[in-house]
Amino acid sequence: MSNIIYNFRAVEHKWIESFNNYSLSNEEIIANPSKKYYVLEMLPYPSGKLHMGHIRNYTIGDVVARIKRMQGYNVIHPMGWDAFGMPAENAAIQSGIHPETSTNKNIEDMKKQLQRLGYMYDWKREVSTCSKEYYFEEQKLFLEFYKKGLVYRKQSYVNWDPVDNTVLANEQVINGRGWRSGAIVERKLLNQWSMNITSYAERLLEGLNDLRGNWPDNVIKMQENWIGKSEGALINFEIVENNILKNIHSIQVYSTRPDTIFGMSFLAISIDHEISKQLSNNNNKVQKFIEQCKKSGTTEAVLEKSEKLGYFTGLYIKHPIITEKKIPIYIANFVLIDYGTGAVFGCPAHDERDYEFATKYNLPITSVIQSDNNTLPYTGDGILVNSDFLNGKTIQEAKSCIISKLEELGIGKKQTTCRLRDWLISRQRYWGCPIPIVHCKQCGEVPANLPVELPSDIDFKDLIGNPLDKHPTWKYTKCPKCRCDALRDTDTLDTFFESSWYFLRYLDNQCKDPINKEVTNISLPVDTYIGGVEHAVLHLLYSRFFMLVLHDLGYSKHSMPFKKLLTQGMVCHKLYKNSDNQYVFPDDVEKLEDGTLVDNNGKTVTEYPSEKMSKSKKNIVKPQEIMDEYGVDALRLFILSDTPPEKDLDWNTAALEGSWRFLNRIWKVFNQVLEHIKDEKNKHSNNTLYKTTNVYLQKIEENYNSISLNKAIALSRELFNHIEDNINTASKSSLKFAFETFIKVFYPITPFICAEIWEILGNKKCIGDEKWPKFDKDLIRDENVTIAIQVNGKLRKTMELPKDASKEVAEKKAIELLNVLNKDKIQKIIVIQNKVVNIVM
RNA sequence: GCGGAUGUGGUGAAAUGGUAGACACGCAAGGUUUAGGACCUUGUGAUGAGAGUCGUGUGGGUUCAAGUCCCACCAUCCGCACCA
Repeated sequence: MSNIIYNFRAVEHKWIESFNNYSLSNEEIIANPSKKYYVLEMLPYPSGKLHMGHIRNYTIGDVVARIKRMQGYNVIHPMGWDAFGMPAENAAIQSGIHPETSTNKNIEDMKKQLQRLGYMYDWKREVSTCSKEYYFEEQKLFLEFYKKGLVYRKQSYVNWDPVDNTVLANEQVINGRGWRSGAIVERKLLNQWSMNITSYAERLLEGLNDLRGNWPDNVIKMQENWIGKSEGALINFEIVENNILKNIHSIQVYSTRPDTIFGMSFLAISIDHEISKQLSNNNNKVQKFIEQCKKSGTTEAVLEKSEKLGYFTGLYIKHPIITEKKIPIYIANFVLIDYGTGAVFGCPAHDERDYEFATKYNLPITSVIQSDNNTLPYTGDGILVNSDFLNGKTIQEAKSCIISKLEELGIGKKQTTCRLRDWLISRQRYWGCPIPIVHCKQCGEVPANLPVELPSDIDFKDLIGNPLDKHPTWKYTKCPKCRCDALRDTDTLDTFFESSWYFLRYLDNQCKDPINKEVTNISLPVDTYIGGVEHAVLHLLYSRFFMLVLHDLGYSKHSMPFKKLLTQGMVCHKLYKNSDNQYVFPDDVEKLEDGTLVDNNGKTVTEYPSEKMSKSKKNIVKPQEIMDEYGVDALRLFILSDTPPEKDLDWNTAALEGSWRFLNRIWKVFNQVLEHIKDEKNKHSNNTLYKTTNVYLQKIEENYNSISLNKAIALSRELFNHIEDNINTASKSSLKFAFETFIKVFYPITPFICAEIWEILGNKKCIGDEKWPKFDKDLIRDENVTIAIQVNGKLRKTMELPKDASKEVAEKKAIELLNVLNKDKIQKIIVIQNKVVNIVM
């Protein structure tokens, strides 16, 4: 019997096709609205190669999909491709291969890899965002947004690479330099398309409340911080008469601390502020100062180290309350033009940044909040001092008091501001959805006639700048309104635009409108969404925003896209470097007898702690090689076994082998079980295994429902151990029930081996079509329990009692068992039914 | 700086305030065979001959009882950051 070995290759080969043929029609969804269950995993960028991170993500989703299916739901489980984007375009510039060609090839390759894993995807719903079927529909959405004023074009500052002559996305700026050219990135004011997400800030913030409990707290918090709502005051400061500024008589300032207005000692404006611009026009020194500030860059890394710089303009404002007091105006490098009003008032005693600035430029520092010790700056709570009518008030009181006063004077008001900025959606890139707008000299911006197709005849070799703009003919067109010569917009959409609504397109990828309302109304929200935490803000915020907009435009009755969110952890691996400080593949590391590590050239290797698997650091394990060697089920089992889905997972080849061995053990025990249940002579009547199975079934189901897959697996293995231990004593029926139950609950984790076993057991239906086993509540209830006996809270002994035994019985038995001699010493006995007896002495 | 998390054996990890370390990996001893990617049995937090004692980052607290609740601190990781 022991020579029966589980042949994973044959079994995978046998079942793969049926696994890949899963499909659910929209008719079925519509016929049974209450039964729908939408499981979604974040769609991959088609790099061509599946990595362990993908596999972890999709395996978790697959387990959920399979369980829900067995639990009787109509499971919507689609997959697609986030196929536009820069990598394919950059590759094209290097290789000359057209992005469309390489992308479609990569999709084909990756799809094969996904299918090998047997994921239960409904491939009929597949969507590729670079296909015409997708981006033509997206253009319709864009124009609807445009007509509603949600999309607009305006001047904004962007990251500009002066060597490559192109705009870079934030993620392409590394330490202030362009990732390809290495040039220092500049800030440049360009005409760019934006989407009005800030007008939805309040609703996006409110929407987070409905997600609490279902989304990870850190993601909710990150979105909250990103939106960054703050309450304060908008104040208008009158500028002291001068003959330098034209048509400007006041400066508007936003402050969250209007209560500190009596401690104000300077006012600082951004280098991009209108006043700065006017001043620089007729003053060389101002011009030079601004130049100097611009050079230092705008990335956080640079800003953090850079010194506060200020330039005194020679101008003053009047203090709004102490009217005789004049406050100097500085141009300062630390004031951002795109937050608040681009101008701040400085109260050095109660703000670290203002304090640093005031110290440097010898500005007065007046404390207006009383603190326990006298160290400044003091930013804590306190009582107002040196502040006229605010004296004695708390900060909160002072805030509302000063705001009323400012309102009374007609120079200020209460104001909430958000950190969130409008979403810049245009890119000077080729491989994206063309923005369907025509620019006409007569009519201005005009919606283009749809669809606007990407031209395919682009020569990528040595291409610099925007390919659509450089194209010889593409942009020349006629104005749809007046038929005059006009130019197409040559920008394409940010790829986050595509990923903000792909999960709706899955619901009807053939629809002649962007969205099939009927199916969408039934199918949303996505019940379980699984993906990496790196999208906590961007994609997950944009999608929530899109859903609100689409709801407002009547596309869907839902305004929330994803009900439950699971952010799975990264897949990590130890790092190896040799004596030449080069990274070494883990596979090439060998351990010598004396314990030293060497690479395949014999060089000494040092081991470093685990980090996220990354090609450049070579700490990767290739899924394909693992599947070839151990099979899909072993890989799935390992990846789900030991670590909760939301935590980082450390790759461990030994543990993977353990998973592989466990599958062989299942196979071996299966063959033994088969003998026993076939055996007519099996006369055992021991049914405890039946009871045990019910107990485990309940616990396993609980853990599956909360996607605690590691625990569900641990419990399943316990059940399996019980089966193995009782194989020779259990009755035929209880053994059969126990083993079949185990196979059913383990099927979502390792579908191939379980499908095969299920079939050999004589079941006609494929295991995936079977019903999830039900546990017998009565059986679970009627049991003995082990009760702890403690003295002063410390464990002394345990005892078996019937479940729900009375206090008195438990007390008596505990005292008996402990053999307490001096019963007078007992002060108190605490009995917690079915759990513990604690004797206090 | 702000915000969020996390700290439990050699390792990954379990524990509705009620038997800490389930389930695995690794390791050790023994067994076994058609010598395999084996398999089986036993052991495996520390300490002690032993009954026992100690033990969940550190220090306090609440409680009959704390890994779990409260307070303070330390360490690590992640996110945001000149945000007015």
